[in-house]
Amino acid sequence: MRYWLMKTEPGEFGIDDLAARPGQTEPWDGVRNYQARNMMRDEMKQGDGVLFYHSNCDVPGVVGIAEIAREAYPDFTAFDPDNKHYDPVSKPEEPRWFMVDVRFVRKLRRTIALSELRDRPELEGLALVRKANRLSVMPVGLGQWSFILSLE
DNA sequence: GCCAACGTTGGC
DNA sequence: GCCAACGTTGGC
Repeated sequence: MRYWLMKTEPGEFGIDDLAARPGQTEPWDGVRNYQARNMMRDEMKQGDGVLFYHSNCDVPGVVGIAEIAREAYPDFTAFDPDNKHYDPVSKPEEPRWFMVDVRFVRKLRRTIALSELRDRPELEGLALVRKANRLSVMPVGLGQWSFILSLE
């Protein structure tokens, strides 16, 4: 079992939206970055743990826990011209983009803010705290996972 | 294959 | 709203 951190903008889709979904699962669509795609497609396994992270908001930080509910399959939003993540290069017979489904596990009692995670020796090497990091999906070590949740 | 221009991300 | 960092695009 592995661990991940996935970013989302709460104005678009936040932890409360996930918790409110029927079955509390959601396709993680719209990833259009090759590094992130490769991790989703090649490495994420059902049951893996996910730190649910809110970006581009008042207090960016980890707000909840989810798990991988379904392993990678083609991101169908790339095929839809009306979708804002439409990519004409991605064809159903040869999909370029993939997504996984995530399932809600629980909300944290409080937001563990990015500002609290910076400059922690325990998190050295975590992509999230590297300067100007833009990866929306990243691996988290078990030690990092446990440390972050210990701050709750 | 280089690299300038451009668009996006995301913290502040 | 600003802007730095980074990825992508496209002309050459």
